Amino acid sequence: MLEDFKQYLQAYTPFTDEQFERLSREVTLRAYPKGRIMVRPGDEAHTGFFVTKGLLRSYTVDAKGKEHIIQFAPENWWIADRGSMYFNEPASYYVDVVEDAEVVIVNRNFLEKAQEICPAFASYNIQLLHNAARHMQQRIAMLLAATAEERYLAFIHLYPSLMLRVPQLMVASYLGITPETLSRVRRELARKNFGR
Amino acid sequence: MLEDFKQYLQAYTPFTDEQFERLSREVTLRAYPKGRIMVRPGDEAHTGFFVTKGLLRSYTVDAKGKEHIIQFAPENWWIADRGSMYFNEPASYYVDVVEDAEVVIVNRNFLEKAQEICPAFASYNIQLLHNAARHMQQRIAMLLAATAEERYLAFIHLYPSLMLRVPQLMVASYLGITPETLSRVRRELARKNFGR
DNA sequence: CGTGGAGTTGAATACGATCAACACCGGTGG
DNA sequence: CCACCGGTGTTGATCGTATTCAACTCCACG
Repeated sequence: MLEDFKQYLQAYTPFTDEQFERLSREVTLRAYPKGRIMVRPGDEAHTGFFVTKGLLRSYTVDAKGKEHIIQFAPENWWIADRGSMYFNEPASYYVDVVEDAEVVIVNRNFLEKAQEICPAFASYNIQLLHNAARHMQQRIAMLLAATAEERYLAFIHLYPSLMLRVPQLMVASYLGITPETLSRVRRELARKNFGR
Repeated sequence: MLEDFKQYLQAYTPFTDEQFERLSREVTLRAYPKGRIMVRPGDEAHTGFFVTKGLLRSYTVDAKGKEHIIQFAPENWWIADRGSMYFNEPASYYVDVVEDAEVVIVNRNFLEKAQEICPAFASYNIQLLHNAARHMQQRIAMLLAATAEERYLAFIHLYPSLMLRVPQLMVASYLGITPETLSRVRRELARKNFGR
C-alpha cells in the first residue's frame, strides 16, 4: 500500500527514493473494515487520509439522525476534515469505511514536513487544492440550481464508477435527496428511456 | 488601492518593497461601476480578482433565467472561477459588481510569478485555499441538511456585515431559496423573537 | 433457514416555489 | 419640486416537488 502511495505521488511531483523514504517516516499505514468509524465530530485527531484501497466517506448527522455525505474517497483520493486538519479545530464530520480500506494516515504537520523534504511538493498540493475547490464550486452550483433528476444524472456522469460501488442510500444522501425520491427518479428515467 | 493590496498581503506573508514592486508589475488595477458584468460564461479571460473596495459576486444563471450565487467578495477577498483561472477552461460563471468596486486583476500566470519572486507566497496560497475549501465544505453541509430558516440564521451569523450590504434577493439566491421564502422566514423570526 | 438492511411502491403531508398584486422607496427627468 | 418609473421587498393563494410514514419484496449474510 505504501507503494501505491509512492506511485500516485510520483505521477504529480518528482522525488528521489531517498526523499520518499524520509517522507514515508511521517505517515502511518492502516487497514480498516467496512463500517468502521474512523473519525467522529469532536475528535482531536487532526489527521487526513489517503486511500490506497477501498472506499471512505465523510458525512454529518443532523438533529433528526439523518446522514448527509460531504465526500466520497475511493482509491487515490484524499479525504480530510479541513477545519480539523489545517486549522487545529476539533473534527466536525464523521469519516467511516464504505468498503474495506487501506489508508495512509498523515497528521497535521505532514504538509510542512513534506515541503521541507521536497519543495516541489507545494505545487502538487496547490494543484490538488484547486481541483478540490473547483469540484466543490460545481457541487454548490448543483445543490443551488438542480432538481433531483438533474443531480442524479450529473452524478452518474461525473462518477460512473462510484455509482456502481456505493449503495443507493448513500448516493441519495450525497445528492441531498431521500432514498425514496432517488428510487422514483430512477424508475422515471428507466421509463423515459424505454421508448428509444 | 495597490496600497491596500500590499497591506493585505503583508499580513500573511513577509516580503520586501522591491519584491512587491516586481509583483505589482504582474497585476492590473481597475474600477468598475455597480451592475457591470466583468466575466461571462464562455469567456477566456482566465483572470482572478482581489477586491480592495466594493463588493463582487459570482453566480450561474439556470435554464429558467434564475440566478444562483456561488460567492460574494467584499473588501480583501479573492474571487475567481477556478476552472477558468487554474485549469485553462472557459469561464463557467458570471462575475459582476454589487457595489462600485476597485479590484486588483491577476491572470493565470500570476501564481507562478509570485512564487518565483517570493517563495513564501506558496504557503500563503495554500493557507488561503484551505480556508476556501473549509468554507465550501461547510456550505455544502448546509445546503444538504438545513431548512430555509437554518440557512438564513447561519448566514447572518457567518456574514453579519454582508447581511447589511447585500439586497435580500441576493441573500436568498446565495442560500438557495426564493426571495419570497426569505421574506416569510424573516417575518416568522421577527414574530418569534417578539415575546422576549 | 431466518433475519435485517436495501430498495421499491403507495398515500398523505409539508415545505418551498410560483404566480400575482401591492406598498415602498430612490433615482431620474420633466 | 414633483411625477414617474423600475427595482426591492412584502403578502396572499395556489401549486408542485420532494419528504414522511408505512408496508412489502428481495437478497446477502449469519
